[in-house]
Amino acid sequence: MSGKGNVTISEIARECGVSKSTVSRVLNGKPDVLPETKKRVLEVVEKYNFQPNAYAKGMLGKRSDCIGVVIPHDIDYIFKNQYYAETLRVILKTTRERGYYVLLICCHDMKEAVDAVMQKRVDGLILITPLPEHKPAMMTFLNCKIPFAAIGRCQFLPEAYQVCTDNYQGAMLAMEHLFSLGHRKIAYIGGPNFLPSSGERSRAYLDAMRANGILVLNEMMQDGSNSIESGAVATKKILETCPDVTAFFVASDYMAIGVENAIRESGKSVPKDYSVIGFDNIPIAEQISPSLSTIDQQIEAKGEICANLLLDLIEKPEVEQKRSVEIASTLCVRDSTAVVRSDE
Amino acid sequence: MSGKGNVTISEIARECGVSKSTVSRVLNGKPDVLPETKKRVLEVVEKYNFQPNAYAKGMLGKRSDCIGVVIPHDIDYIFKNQYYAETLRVILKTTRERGYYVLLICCHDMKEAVDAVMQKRVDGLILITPLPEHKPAMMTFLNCKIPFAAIGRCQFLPEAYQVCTDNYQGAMLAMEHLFSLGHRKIAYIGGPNFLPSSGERSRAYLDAMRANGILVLNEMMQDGSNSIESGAVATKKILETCPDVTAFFVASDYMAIGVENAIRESGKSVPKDYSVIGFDNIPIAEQISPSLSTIDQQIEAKGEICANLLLDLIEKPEVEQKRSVEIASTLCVRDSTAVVRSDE
DNA sequence: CTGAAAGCGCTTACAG
DNA sequence: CTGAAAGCGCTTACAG
Repeated sequence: MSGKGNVTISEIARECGVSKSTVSRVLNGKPDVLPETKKRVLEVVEKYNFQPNAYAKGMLGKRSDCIGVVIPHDIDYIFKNQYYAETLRVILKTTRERGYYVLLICCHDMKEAVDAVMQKRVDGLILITPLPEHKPAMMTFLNCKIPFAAIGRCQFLPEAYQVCTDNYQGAMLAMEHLFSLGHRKIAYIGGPNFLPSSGERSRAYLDAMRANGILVLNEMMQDGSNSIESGAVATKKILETCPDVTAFFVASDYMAIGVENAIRESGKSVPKDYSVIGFDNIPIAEQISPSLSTIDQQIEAKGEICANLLLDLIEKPEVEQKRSVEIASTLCVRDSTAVVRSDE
Repeated sequence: MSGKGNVTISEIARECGVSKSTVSRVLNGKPDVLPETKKRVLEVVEKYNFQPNAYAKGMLGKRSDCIGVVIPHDIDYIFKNQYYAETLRVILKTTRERGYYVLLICCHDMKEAVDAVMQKRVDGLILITPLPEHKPAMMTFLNCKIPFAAIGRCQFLPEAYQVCTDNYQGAMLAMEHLFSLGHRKIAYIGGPNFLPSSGERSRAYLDAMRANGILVLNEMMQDGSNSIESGAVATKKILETCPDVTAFFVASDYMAIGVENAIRESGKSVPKDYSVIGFDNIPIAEQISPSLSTIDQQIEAKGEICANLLLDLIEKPEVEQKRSVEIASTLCVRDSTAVVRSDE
């Protein structure tokens, strides 16, 4: 027993006194092998803990049983935001269940993803929140006939398989919730401009305010970068310029944490003085204090659907799949929203 | 131009009118190629965006330029704790800079990691917080001569390369800080038993209390599971049974968030009524309110050192490396600790 | 400076 | 039911 982990099929074959072909058949569960032969081979395979070399398999155009998960954003941004951690978690879970390895690629310009594809390291790709600037890379995947699916809308490439949230509908839900509690002077803190979802959410905010006949002052709308701190900064500005605001609709839970912090630091309280509603429903939303009302964008469902979609694309290329799946968001009411304060 | 991404070295060679050998030489920067030949080859390579098939390379016993990052714990636990996200972030950053792909393996029993090794998918492995139960798998890696390095102490396997925090020293720092603020009745909330670090931290707590001649009641020590919620639950118990406590030393920042929440919900405030100090210094620690004093266990430094160590092990196997690197923790004072309240 | 040939570890027709 | 041979896409001695 060499113990070096470099046992090959030939050595197994020799030790069993059969040919490589036979060992291969046993390994791959092919029919037409004498039960005794099979048993003997399996014993030796077991003995050495033999695993066929993944490269040799890959050479034959077999699947690599490895997919790439690509997050084409700044790595510091990604790992500070629980949204990506959650998405990654469910993708990892789903792909594991179906027997795939995951190559994790966090690369702004997708170069490494393209390389991995050209090098045939992966059977397919999940792209998390791709942006219009990633279209050339995605065209390459199309040309290479590499299956890929995106989490997040890709209006710039309708041919791409995509699983996305209805951000407009979700944002409307948040606004309706606040209106139902009697709020009218509602401030909005938006996400970074480069994310298409930011635009969809702010559009819903404006439409809802307009539909209710409420004037939106410029000062009532601030942009953040999705960090906790940026949420706090935006809140301070709003509190200074529009103290008569009674509620905040915040485009991400992470920023909403900052909003709660800033309100508390200003000596006011949530939800007595100000209601706050976030967007995403990341796990920490229910664990902060007061727990955060938010829009559940079904991170788990999206990740699971997208992962299964990709693996179906890989395993059953002949089966037609839906190009675009849109998931409705739901309202999640916790302790950070309440009936409007009555001091006005 | 086939555009299918399956251009091979033979096709490049044909189009250039040279042999595969020559193309290979150019690709690998070997000497002795006529400059003109080289230029022509490079042009065609460029034209097709050719990348040598990673499997064919792997077949030759070349490095795969891929390492496995293994987190052998429950996947739900992992991704809810920012400690792992942070560690992953810096590993990804470091390995990328040095040109490696990362296979992310979250598997409780390390089975997938062992398989990946036997299949020769990876050049080496980083193990994040391995436990004694993982010793058999680690022995396999040793036998397979797969380089690996751990983040977290492996007392059960001194042969393993490991980069770890001095938990005892860090915990002592926390206790000294609290003592210096006049606290004596200090409660302790520990991490899960299965983590060796939990034991080291609680030992320091007990030693420090004893050294200061303070009696530790059973009720002053509670265990949590490192979740925010478990921190809150433990705090409630302590507040009920030992209201005269003035400070909390909490074995992880995540639990400390729960401690702050529970104190606030009990109508008391941090740090006026109770001081709280955590352990880890994950990014969110400075963003909660009040910002959390904590022990910085140098997550970034550990990750970077471990990743570079592994890559050195892979690239320069002849160079001797230190088996064990121990990183000192530092005290990080923020707003959650203050001079003891004077009501007693 | 360049090419032909062998070989890495598998699987898959093709014979028998 | 089983084996010998070819071939996947590279690199590397070995010739020239």
